[in-house]
Amino acid sequence: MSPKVADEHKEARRKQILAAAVRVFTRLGYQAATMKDVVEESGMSRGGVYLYYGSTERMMLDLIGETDEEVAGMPKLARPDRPVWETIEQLMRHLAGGVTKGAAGMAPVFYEFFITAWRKRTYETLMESRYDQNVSAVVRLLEEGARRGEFQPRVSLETIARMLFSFHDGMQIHAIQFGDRRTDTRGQTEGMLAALRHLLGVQDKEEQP
Amino acid sequence: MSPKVADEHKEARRKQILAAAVRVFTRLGYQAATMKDVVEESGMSRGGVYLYYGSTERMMLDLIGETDEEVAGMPKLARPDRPVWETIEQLMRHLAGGVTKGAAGMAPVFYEFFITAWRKRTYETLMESRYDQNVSAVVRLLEEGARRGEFQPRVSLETIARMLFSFHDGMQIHAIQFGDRRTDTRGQTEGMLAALRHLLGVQDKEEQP
DNA sequence: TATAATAACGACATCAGTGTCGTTATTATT
DNA sequence: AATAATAACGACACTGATGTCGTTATTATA
Repeated sequence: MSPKVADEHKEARRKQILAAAVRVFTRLGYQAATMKDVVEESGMSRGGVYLYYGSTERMMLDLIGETDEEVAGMPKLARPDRPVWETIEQLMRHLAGGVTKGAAGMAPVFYEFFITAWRKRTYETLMESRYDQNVSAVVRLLEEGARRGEFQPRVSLETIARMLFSFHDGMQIHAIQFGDRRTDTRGQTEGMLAALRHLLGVQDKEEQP
Repeated sequence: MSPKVADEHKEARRKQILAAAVRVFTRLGYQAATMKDVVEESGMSRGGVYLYYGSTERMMLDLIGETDEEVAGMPKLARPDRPVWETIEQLMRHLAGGVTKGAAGMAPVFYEFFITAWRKRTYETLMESRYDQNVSAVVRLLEEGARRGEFQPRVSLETIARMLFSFHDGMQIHAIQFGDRRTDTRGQTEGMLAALRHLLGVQDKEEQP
């Protein structure tokens, strides 16, 4: 009576397969990637891989789960000693900067997956709750600013949060498709910050002459 | 010596196949759609369809060409007797309204195609020039407003045009994924109009009390 | 070191989609 | 009506991916 390997080793195998999957996905995209591709990339055997994952879809779900965990650690961004507006500026510029790196990475794969997942109606609630969570995370940040008296918003904070995501995702997709240069990610980001500043009614202490 | 059918009839066949392709694409998406599906949907034979189209990709390109022709007729929107800002408002609201209808239509299919086309590097210049054309069309509209003295823009008109597209495409994708309701298309559109009004520095004649 | 348990392997049968091509049906001309 | 030209058909061979399963290799325990 002896289970052959420790759970750690099984977990390591799982990671190994997921790493191969990431390489395949970034090279071929989600839909075009096959089990065969992942098997060959992983260096394992067909049967070995199937022991852990029965489809590329399952791999993708696990990869999404991983990034979600990373994102979950984001709300602690708002430092109590600095203005909320500053946090927003940093957040926007950080997200815009990540586009370039993401173009060669998993970002387009995620977009591709989400658009095809939408069609199959599966994960409908998963996707919706992800959206809701992201929106309300930003709303909470904005509310903090309003509570501190930094903002005197002209439109609903929820609307502003949604606009932020619409803009960001759209720009990211354009950056992926047409390149960072052509899309002028920096310029757009600064423009959007100016727009947000107005919509939020940021009360600027220093810049009132 | 006699060509069997007139060119009109061949064109009719072509339309028939494309119509079937649209139904298949909207049902299954671009990547999942196969020649087999289109053949069965069209009511024609395998060989018959292959006589006109050798791949779903070719069908897709023709469909894109058709919609491009429709879009080409859009720049004449700016009426000389009305303020440019009014045109922009109408345009934005019109685009936002089209999302609902588009959710069940070809819009997600186009997005899916573009993201997979990007990966294959083919059509790179096609896609880029489409983007450039759309941007410069809006820029021309905005320049007309500036020339008339309606606007006193705070940021470059090109940046504003790009922001407009980023926002629109992002919101459209969200609307497709999460539904019109949850995304609050109307609210976001009004919010974006307020933001644009500020960025453009719209000189409001009536509303200055 | 023996062995029980199971992780890992890889060949195999299967299936769905593809592109072709010899045959048949259709239609403008003579 | 005859026929030449070709549009349309659909069966066929082919390809590439899938999921399974009997076999082999590996390792924790006794």
